[in-house]
Amino acid sequence: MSDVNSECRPTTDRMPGLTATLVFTLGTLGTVATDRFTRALDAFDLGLKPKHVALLVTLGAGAAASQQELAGRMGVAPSLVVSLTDHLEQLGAVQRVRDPQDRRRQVLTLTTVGRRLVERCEAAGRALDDELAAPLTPDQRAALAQALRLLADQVGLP
Amino acid sequence: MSDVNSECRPTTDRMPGLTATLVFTLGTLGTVATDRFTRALDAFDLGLKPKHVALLVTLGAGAAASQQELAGRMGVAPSLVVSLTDHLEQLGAVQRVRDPQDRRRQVLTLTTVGRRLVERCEAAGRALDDELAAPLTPDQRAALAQALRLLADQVGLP
DNA sequence: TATTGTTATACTCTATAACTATA
DNA sequence: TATAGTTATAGAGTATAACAATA
Repeated sequence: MSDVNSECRPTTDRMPGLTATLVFTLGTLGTVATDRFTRALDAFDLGLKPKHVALLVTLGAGAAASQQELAGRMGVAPSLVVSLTDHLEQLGAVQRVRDPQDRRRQVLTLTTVGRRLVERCEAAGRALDDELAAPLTPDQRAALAQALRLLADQVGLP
Repeated sequence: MSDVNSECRPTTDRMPGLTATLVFTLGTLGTVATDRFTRALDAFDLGLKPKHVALLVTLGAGAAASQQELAGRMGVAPSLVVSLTDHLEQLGAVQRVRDPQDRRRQVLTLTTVGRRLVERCEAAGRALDDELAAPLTPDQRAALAQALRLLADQVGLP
């Protein structure tokens, strides 16, 4: 059993400490990931932010949903769903349809334009993945993806 | 009436798409992780945010550094390092010492109090890890930790 | 003149609270 | 009266730009 990388340390003895922690490393890598994803979205020049994409993905993950339900699933305020939806509706990516059973509800649906948009984001994401996962072996990358998915499922993420 | 938008199919067919992507999953899990870490820090009641801890960790990772160097390593504005350092200095966790060679530079050093503080954060982090990694086997957890460390190293994170 | 740290200001993101229309 | 969505307002977090001290 070869020890995991315990060489190549700086001369100053540093304890692994927080950097060996999942929460800390996930947090820091997470901001790097969303920063890069944000820049990729900027290149689309559609005024999209990661939260817009998160809404599309959340919408695509389940059945069509009201804005309140979306807010609940995404863990954001209902007022934020309003502005995100405003923008996405302007782009033609989602549609607001009044629920005839309860005319207070706006049921959101993903349009063909929206699905194509998600596919563009997906392609951009795969390109970013290849940069990011460059130092990983295929096996390591697969194990990482599997573990992340398990964590995401556990915390109720799409 | 026949608004032919293309929801001939129910949108219940799953979209592995972006959710199978590292950037997207890292991003969403990253916000969950920092949210939880933020709440753990709140319990300390010291007014600490994850960025304060990131500064301590960055400082502990290398030799003592000037505020500009810290800003560079952390990828934040120098003015942010000022306010973070102000707070950490008030807590006695770091010390500002003028560099005699270049009296413009404020060299920051981690104090014993600061090191103890990092240890408390580390303990909190390990507790959060156990919750988060609950659905993972020990092997999966180790593989995840190793892969995340490789990614963190690649992007220059502590 | 250029650079370090600081201060002042502005911007982005998001939440809370007030409002409207339906129920 | 209570709830879905909207609008208005406020707060947190961070960056940019102006400023002071030192090089």
